[in-house]
Amino acid sequence: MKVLCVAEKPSIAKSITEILSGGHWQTRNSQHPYIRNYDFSYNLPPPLGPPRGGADFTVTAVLGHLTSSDFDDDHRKWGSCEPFALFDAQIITFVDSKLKKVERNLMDEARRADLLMIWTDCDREGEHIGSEVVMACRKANARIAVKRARFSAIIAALASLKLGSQIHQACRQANDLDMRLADAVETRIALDLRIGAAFTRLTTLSLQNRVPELAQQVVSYGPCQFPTLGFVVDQYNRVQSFVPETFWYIYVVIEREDEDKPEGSGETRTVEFRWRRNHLFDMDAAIILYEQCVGSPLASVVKVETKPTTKWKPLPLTTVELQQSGSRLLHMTPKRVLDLAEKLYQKGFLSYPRTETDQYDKDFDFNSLIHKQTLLDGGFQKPRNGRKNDKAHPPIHPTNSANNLEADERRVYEFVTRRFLASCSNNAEGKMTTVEINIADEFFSTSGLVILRRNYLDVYPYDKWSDTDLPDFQEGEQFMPSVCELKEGTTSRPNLLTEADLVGLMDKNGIGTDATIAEHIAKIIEREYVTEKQEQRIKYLVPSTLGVGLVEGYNAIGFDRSLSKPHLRREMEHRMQLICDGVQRKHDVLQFTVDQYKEVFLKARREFGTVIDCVINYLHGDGEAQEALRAAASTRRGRGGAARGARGGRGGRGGGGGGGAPGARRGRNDDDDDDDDDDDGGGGGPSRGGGRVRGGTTTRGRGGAATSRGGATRGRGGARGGGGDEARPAPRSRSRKRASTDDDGPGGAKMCNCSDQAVQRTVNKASAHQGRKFWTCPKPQGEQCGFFEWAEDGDDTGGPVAGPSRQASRPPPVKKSRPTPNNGTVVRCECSLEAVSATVSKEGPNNGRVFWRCPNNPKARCGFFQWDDDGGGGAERSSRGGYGGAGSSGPSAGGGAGANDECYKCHQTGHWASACPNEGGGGPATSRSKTSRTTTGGGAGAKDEWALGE
DNA sequence: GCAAGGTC
Repeated sequence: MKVLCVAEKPSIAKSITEILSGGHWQTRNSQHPYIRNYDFSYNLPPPLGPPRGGADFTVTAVLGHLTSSDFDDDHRKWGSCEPFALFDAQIITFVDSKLKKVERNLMDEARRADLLMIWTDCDREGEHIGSEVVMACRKANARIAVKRARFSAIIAALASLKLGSQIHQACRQANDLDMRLADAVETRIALDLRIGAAFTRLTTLSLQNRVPELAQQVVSYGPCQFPTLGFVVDQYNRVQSFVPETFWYIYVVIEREDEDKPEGSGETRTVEFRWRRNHLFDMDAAIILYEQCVGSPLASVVKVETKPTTKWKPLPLTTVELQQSGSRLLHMTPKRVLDLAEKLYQKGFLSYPRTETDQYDKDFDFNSLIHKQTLLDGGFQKPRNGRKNDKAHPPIHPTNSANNLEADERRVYEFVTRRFLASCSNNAEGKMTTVEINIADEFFSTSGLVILRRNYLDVYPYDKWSDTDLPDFQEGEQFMPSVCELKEGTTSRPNLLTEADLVGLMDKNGIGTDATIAEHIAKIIEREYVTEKQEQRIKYLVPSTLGVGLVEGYNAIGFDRSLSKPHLRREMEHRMQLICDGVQRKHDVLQFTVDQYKEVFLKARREFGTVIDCVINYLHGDGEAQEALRAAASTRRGRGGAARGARGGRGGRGGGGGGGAPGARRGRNDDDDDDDDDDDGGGGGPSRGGGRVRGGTTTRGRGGAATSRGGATRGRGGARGGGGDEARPAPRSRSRKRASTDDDGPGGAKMCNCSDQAVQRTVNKASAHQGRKFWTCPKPQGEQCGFFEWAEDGDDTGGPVAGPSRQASRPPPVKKSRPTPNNGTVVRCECSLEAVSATVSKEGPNNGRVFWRCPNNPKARCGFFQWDDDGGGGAERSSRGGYGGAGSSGPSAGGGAGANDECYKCHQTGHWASACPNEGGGGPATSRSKTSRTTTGGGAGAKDEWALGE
């Protein structure tokens, strides 16, 4: 009996051979340079094998998908048909010329075989590849029997012997291909082709006709690339529309004699305390509380608590995490990280780098791998289990020790290896001491950390965890603070997305797969929808004027579900799952989804003028419509060339959008970055004594706390003068790390909190502070220490700046509300600010979970915290309108089925084509009808039916 | 000249 085994890729074919053959096999070359055929004999017992079990095995492989799809000759050329015809055009499936030799090899081998055993990866695409293999083999041998081996966690080369039993078992218990999975993939392939090609041709041809500078450009639409672009534009808009808010907080510092120094040496240590209220946006209230503190400044220690604390070791490594952490820690693009990992895999140093799995098989052979590394001596601890398992590959780990690697390869290898060893180590342990004090019934706290056992941190230097010393405090103890100041700060502008952020968003929203996410990002950059902007060592993604114009243009058409949001893709994904689960049939889903997109397409085509106008406006910078749409942009300023063009397009500020000249889209964004942070004055964080009420600081030293309360009053009244400055604590009362006006860098240079030389910038933004100069940390956004101080020697002559006049210009206070995620309300933190979402990057049980927090800089942040998955929804919430609601989007708001919407099949109104009663056969079971939609007024009712799996 | 998904 002859058995032909076919794997998805050559490396797996080799591993299977090594295990099944027990190490004795022979190799033949195929006609394809990458494919080899392995022969050996194997004992395959009945029922699959012959009565006596002996079978001749040949193991070979394909190279991923064997076939390609494209339209037939009548539709393949762009000019050959209306783009709309692509929804119904015939699709032909063929073996690409590059893979003909792979197919020929399969046919040659199948001709001589009795049984074909499919060993493709155990996922949906693998099942489809399996079906392609079956088709090819049956061309040569129509009567060949087919079985499907199901296996998990094979490791390339050096497969551990313990895993061998799984492979033997998979072989002997091979069952049948699951055609439902293959059908789902076939459906996805057809839909992606039809939708992508139709919209790309529509968009490209229309824009080429009307916009001279796009005459040569392909303006593609893809169900993954557009939502990817949407994330970048969304964040850009959030950054642009951000309005900083001023807040006030009480800042308390005490000095203690340093216990580590000889007694009486006079050397002291400084401890800062954080206000339990964090900060207040109501200056009057802050002043009242502050005056109470200053009036009765004696501090009492109310609690001293020490608890053990753990810093969790990282989870096993998945592809998405490799790309995120790798790009963040190694400063490479996600694509480069993955490409290098792929290279290392091919050289045999790393395991297969495309995996969703973050848990190791229980039989995984750690020891032999750890022994190959010299970094760890003993102390093995089984890795934590994550929540994901693709049943095809183990987490990414080193498979062999590596030398002589090229520099970047080496860094990726080292990261993966350290991550592996860290995941096999113990968590780090420490003890955290929290001290709480009370001053005039206001509470303040500080904490210190003592690391007891570093454990995994020793092998994983990417995680930082350091001791923070705290002097001894006793409950009941009383003391006079050295500093008690009322300080001013402002909320900080969010950052643009980094590639790592974007990878995370795409993963969370199901856009692309672990292997393709990086390609989609590269695609929107290649298409010039997005440019990269380097700030120090961090690369941010900035949408181009073209990118913003496309997204805003399509949004302005007002689809039920926006093309630039992840909903449509998620719906499609859900329907693929229904096929896999046997709930729906391939044909029905295909027809239904095609009909759904046909409607979107017709609406887009009918109203494409909106997109064209919008793109032109952004490209040329004369967008009145955008100005109207984005009134909130009045406080915005440009960020780099591309962005500047966009700003111009929206009316921008007085200058008239000079950056928005034609071609600005291509403009580099590195030409005016010198002042990039100029209006981030607020973004820098709490002002270091720069508050206009700073006069209210206590004098230093014991007992002197209350001497200058008048300063606060002065500040409040708007007067600001020398008195306040005099009352400021003397320089030496601050720790060396703090900067102050009279601090103390080399040569009198101003130093920020990271002991770097501070840089001076100017507030650009139209605000009470426009034109003022300030000092800030020189680091890029996101890495700044929060140091901020007004430059005193500018044109600032004092006067009523931060007092009531400023108060009066503040927007009315926002009513505080608990977030109500499910109804689309913006999530607000305790400071009534729009909360921002973030992902837990710290290793621990919640790693990867998304949460909402106060947008302020760390020092000023309120304690607001909420898990994203507690309330359902997700990124949608952060975009105010939610994703895709027609009502929130633009001019044609008021329900997707507007009066001029008719069924394109029968041209009657009152239903969608997908439920056309004149055509026979409705949609699949879950389909909505246009009738229900229009009669319910559109929007909500229909949308609910589509709120899938959320 | 279009998509997204495999893999080399």
